[in-house]
Parts: sequence; C-alpha cells; structure tokens
Amino acid sequence: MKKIRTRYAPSPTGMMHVGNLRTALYEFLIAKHEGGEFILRIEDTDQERFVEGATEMIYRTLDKTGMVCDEGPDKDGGYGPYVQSERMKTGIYMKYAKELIDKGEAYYCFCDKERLASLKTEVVEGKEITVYDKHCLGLSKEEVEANLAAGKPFVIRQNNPTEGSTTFHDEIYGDITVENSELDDMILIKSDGYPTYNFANVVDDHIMNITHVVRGNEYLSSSPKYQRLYDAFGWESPVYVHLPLITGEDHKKLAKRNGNASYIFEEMIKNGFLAEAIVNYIALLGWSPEDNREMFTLDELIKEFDYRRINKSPAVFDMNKLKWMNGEYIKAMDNERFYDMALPYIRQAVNDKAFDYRKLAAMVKTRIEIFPDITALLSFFDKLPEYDTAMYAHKKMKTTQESSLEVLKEVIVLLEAQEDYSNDALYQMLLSYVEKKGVKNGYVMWPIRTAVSGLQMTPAGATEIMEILGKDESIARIKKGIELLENK
RNA sequence: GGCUCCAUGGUCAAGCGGUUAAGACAUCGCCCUUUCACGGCGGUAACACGGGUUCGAUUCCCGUUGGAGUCACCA
Repeated sequence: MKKIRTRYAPSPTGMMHVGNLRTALYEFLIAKHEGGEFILRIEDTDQERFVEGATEMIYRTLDKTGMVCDEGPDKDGGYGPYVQSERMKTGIYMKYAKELIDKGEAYYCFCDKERLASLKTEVVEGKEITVYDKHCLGLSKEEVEANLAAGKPFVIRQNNPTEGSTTFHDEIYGDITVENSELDDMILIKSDGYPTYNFANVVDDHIMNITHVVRGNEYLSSSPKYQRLYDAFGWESPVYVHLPLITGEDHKKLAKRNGNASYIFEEMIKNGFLAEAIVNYIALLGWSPEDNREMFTLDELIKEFDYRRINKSPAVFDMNKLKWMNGEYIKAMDNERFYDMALPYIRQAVNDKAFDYRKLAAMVKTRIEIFPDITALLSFFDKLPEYDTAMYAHKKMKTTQESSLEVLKEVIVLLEAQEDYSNDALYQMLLSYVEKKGVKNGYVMWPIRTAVSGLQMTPAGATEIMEILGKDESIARIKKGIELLENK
C-alpha cells in the first residue's frame, strides 16, 4: 500500500483557532497512525490578507502541540518549495492552467468588474449571488490572442459542463453528487497572476503526492469542482476525508476573523490552558475511540486514531469540559513543572510577600482548572478581606457567633504561647484543646479558619493557613476576629 | 433562496435490527473531610416528527421539521 501523506495547508492570515488546530491534528494523526508523512504547506496566495508573523505563529503552535511535520518550508523533503508564493515563481500554476485551456477544460476571461457586477442576480442574506455566464468562453482564438497581446487583464476560469452530474467519494460522508449546472466556472488564476486557493490546492496536492485530503466540511459542497479538476488532468483523485465542523455555543462555525478570542490557541495558552489538554480535548470533538477512554497523550492518540470513527455531525466546543480536562492534566502534572508554571500567578496573588511559595503551590494544585484560578484562591494570604461575622455561624459545625468568640478568646492564649507554627504542631495543640473542651473538631477549626482567612472557602485548613501566615500575622488576624465579634 | 450535509440528554458521545439506550462534562443529592476542593456513591436528563420495510426499529428507506455549511479575482 502507498504510504499515507497528509498536509496541513493554512493560509497565514491571522490567528489559529481550535477549528484549524483540530484539522491539523486529524491530518497529523491520520498520517502518523499508519506511519505516514505529515506535510506543512503555506498557502499565501492571497497577497491582501497576508498577516506579518502569522507563519511563525503556525510553526510555534505545531511545535507546542507536538505535531512535528515531516516536510515543510524549513524541512525540504524533495517536494519543495512548501510556500505557494515561492512555488508560483516557478510558473507551475500557469503551466497547468494552460494545459487545461488546451484541453478545453478552462478558458481566458477578460470580463471586468462592471460586467461581473451586472451579472448579480439576487441578494440572499446580504450576499450577492453571481453565476458567471461563460461569456468569454465564446471568444474566438483570435480575439483571445488580440486581448492578450493588448495586455488586457485576464483571469483563467474552469470550464464546467452545464449538463450531467459529478460525484466524488468521501470517507466520512460517502458518495456526494452534484448537478454540473450547479458548478460555477470558478477562477483558477487571478488577474494578479496568482492561483486561487482552489486551483493551487489541487495542483500542489497532486504534485506533492498527497494521498489523503483532509479538511473541514465547509469544502464539501465545492469538492465536486475539485474533483472535475483531477478528472480534467487525468489525475488519480486523493482519498477525501471531510471533517465535521466545530462550532461555538451559538452552534455556528468558528470564524477566525471577528471570532471569539477564547477559541484562539495562543490566547488559550495565555489564559492558563495546557497545550496537551487542548489537543486531548479537540481530538475528542468529532472522534471517539473504541473504548470509553478520554485521556490521551499525543502518542496514544496516534496509536488509537482510526479515521473511520470520525463523526458526521458538528460538535459544540464546550469550554467547561476543556477546563475540567485541563484540571485533570494539572493534577497529574509533575510537581516541578507545576511549580514553575504556577509561580507567576502565586507571586501575583500574594503580592510578592515572603511566603513559602512551594507550599502555596501544593495547596492549589488539585484545586484549580486553569492557572489564573490561583489568584482568587490565594489572595487572602496577602490581605485579610473584609468579611461578615455571620460567617462564623455554621450549622454543620454547630458554631454560632457567640461560640466562635468564646473559642477564639480561649485559643488566642494558646496560640500566643505556641512557638512551633508548623502545621502538625498547631494541629496537635488544637486537637488537645478540642479534646479538653469535649467538642467536635470543626467547632474549633471553623472559627479559626474564618478569622485567619476571612473566607467561606479556602484552599487549606486552619492550621495550614497559620503555618504559611506565621505567628504574628495569625495572631493579628484572630485578634481582629475577636474585635469584630465583640463589636457586632 | 438554490445546492450539499447533519439529526441520541444542556454539551461531547457509544450504539451499527432484538440493549434495563453506555460513558464523560455540567447539574442535583449523600458520604468522607480542619471549610472548599479532591475522592467515593447515587439521582435527574436523550433516540425531532410522520410514514413505510420487518416478526421486531434509535438503528434501513422516504417525507416533514429543525440545524449547519456553501454560493468571492478568501482560503
């Protein structure tokens, strides 16, 4: 069997969102699952939309996610160049377009904007629908020559039949047939000499020996036109794998432009998501393994990924579930790596106060989903928040404001006498107090924790917090609590 | 609007003619606990509708409805 070759062919026109990333991932997995090759090709045929730095960002993203390509602009595998603007300089697109003209499968078109505008027949949902009328197909050879000689601007259009139908086969969606009369004579070569995406794509995929064309299903309805191109050239068509769309909460396709920044990969990384978690999550958007497994490393995905199990229906991107998964990755993370990643957030939360950062890191590790969660969890260490004394009353702990005041007053004496402020020592000390008093742990711990944190919930128990805070600050906070309760 | 595709809980998703219709997130409750979290246990919640085919349809076919995609000298 032929070695599988897939390609990721982004256009450097901006940010990469999770939809693009998922396409790249599936292309990567399909190839790697069968020991094939994954190729990166930059499709920069739109000179107007080109964005400076977009190509570098694509490299960074692939690098960060571990999708190493076998061939690409910086890794020649004998099929280069891998950037379409460079390929164009070799003249291949024009050469192939002319071959099509010779075969009668394409033709020169000299129609100007005005004439094209007059063709616009209707407006649907704000979009103008134009169907080209094959006007220039009727030009004689002499007229074409004369126009060319006069330097008149031209485009080259595909010449599609007006009768019959075209069918192509997709691995996920099966056979898809479209009436040829529905096929517009799309432009192959633009008036600036650049090929359109449609044309460059087919030519390059063929020349580069791409065996599996994997792309989003927004291309499904135009695929018959690509199929006609393969047929016109007499080329064997590739295996098509169209992927179900990923949508936002609104069930609409993720758009790169005017899209929601929260779906852009780099933004997500900035916002505290892990690349591994994102990759794992999007792998499951449109595909599922044979068993019920959900947690996969990239290598495990390569092993398990069978593209025949790809879904047909679109999938809503669920930020909630990604957060959950991110939390799972954080919990499973190596402590050192977690510490390094958490440190900036910890320092920010405690305003660079001289606490034991490692202990703080250990406290929050199992309690966060994304790194910025750290701030809200730890900022009380920096500054005791204002709080309502009603918090001292807790039904389950059997505490009231009065009982809390009593406990705090008794305990502050013990705490002042206490020298060892380690968690264990404090806990033992308080436990013996609890025992002497003949109450439940929470009866004592709850008011202390409240006084020392001012919060309903904290990432640690009372004694752990005091250990971090140290003797002076702990006592100051408890005194403050006593004061509040006395003056309520 | 034409064309194309899709249709299992709020979301992801298993199922591929006979099942008590899995599992995960979210949600709710209980247990554990120095609060919360973690962890454990459990609950609520789905085959869009109507016709066929069949002994039997979530599963196959047709239609309806609903949703999405597309209709550029953008990719």
